[in-house]
Amino acid sequence: MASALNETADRTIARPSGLAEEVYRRVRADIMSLKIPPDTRVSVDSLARELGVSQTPIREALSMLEANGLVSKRHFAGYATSPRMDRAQLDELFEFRLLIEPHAARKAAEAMADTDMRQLASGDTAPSHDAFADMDTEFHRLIAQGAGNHLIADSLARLHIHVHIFRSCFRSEITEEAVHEHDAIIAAIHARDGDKAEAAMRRHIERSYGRLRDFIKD
Amino acid sequence: MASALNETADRTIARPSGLAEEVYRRVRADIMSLKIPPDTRVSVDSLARELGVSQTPIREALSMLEANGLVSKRHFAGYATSPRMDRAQLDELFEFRLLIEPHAARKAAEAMADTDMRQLASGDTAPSHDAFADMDTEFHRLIAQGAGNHLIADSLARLHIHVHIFRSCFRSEITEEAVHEHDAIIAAIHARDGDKAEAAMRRHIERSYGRLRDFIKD
DNA sequence: AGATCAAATATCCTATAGGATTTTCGAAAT
DNA sequence: ATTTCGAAAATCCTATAGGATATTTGATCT
Repeated sequence: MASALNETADRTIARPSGLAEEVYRRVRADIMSLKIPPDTRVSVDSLARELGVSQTPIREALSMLEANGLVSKRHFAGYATSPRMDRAQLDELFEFRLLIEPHAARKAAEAMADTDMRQLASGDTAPSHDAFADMDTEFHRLIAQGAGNHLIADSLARLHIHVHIFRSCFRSEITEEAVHEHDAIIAAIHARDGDKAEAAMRRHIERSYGRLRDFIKD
Repeated sequence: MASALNETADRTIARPSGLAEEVYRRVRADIMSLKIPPDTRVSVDSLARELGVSQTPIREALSMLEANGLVSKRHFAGYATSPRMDRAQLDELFEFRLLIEPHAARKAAEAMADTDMRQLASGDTAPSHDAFADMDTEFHRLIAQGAGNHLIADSLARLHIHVHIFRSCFRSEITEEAVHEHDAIIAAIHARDGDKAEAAMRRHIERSYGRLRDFIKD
């Protein structure tokens, strides 16, 4: 029975970090891919049977997801994925991004490591939706990491998960604009031009906000 | 002594929200009061016996604390409180605060509710260390809340916990300066002067950073 | 005295069982 | 047809037991 468990044996890191962590990643991936849609109940028992583990690691993983705002718990009523962002939440999220990411882009332009720089430039234009979403996530993650501040990187990673979910809900199209805006940011960082990188990132986020805002009416 | 702990007992919602939440608040309070010092092992079994509950809610609470950066887990080695901040982490934290809090102060000056405004003005000068720490936390929390952005409020609340712990480690003195800086911010917000509130908050954080930085040599 | 190795201890991790509560489904009454 | 009430089902919450692992302690050897 133990041999049947390692469904992720090849991907699992060498030092196993516990079942709870594994469950956490798995459920988070399911939420991000909309396999578990927003505002949907998540049963501890069902997950335990589906993943073939006990309830304890499921419960730990859900507690971590709750702390990250991906699910919410009601006493004696179980867990449920957070409902899709409404207009007010979208506004708050982009207000926050506008505070952080332009600054991160500036610092990245000034101090980003060369290895990360090369990785940033290797971003290919992605044809499919999923590939574009992954590329976009990786793009912003690299810049946040380049800023050299773990708090910034962690905060943005957490926010981008919600942006990803929101965009997936509306099957947002791949716009040429976004790719061009990314290119402008990459060019500014490559040129080590902090002012230009900050301005390009600010413009990118504002345009991105305008594109996403249209999907919401309430 | 248990009765002295429920600082929010009268504010707590009538419907009990589960043992895990209760354990979470309790352990977080113990960490913030240095009853559990930084870099100290936290035994699930001991906590279960001490609090008189089973291991499951303890485990859930520790998972949430881990997601908030207050404890860390090593596989098969148990939980431990995070080590005290070093110089690099302090720098990162205040860089982050400088990005967020001045903006929050500006928005609070422009749009804070009158009820919150009155509560902000009622801050008394606190004689003891603990009372000052609580007042400081409440001061910044009210401003973050006044900005009307939950993400800002939550992020700052999380950061202020670490500031609180760091300051408690060094029994930092109560400075007249900090009180005066607070008063300047309050005055600016009262006058609905966004520019002045932002500048006053920025100066307060920079001075606060200077006061705390001296305690660290490495 | 200091270092090395092995046994014992403490702890974590997982699994299962029982009690408590919410939700849901169906029937009856208005 | 809609609403209300009650019982069944599903689910969560808590507690306890057993296997696995890291840490510690003590004795032995150099």
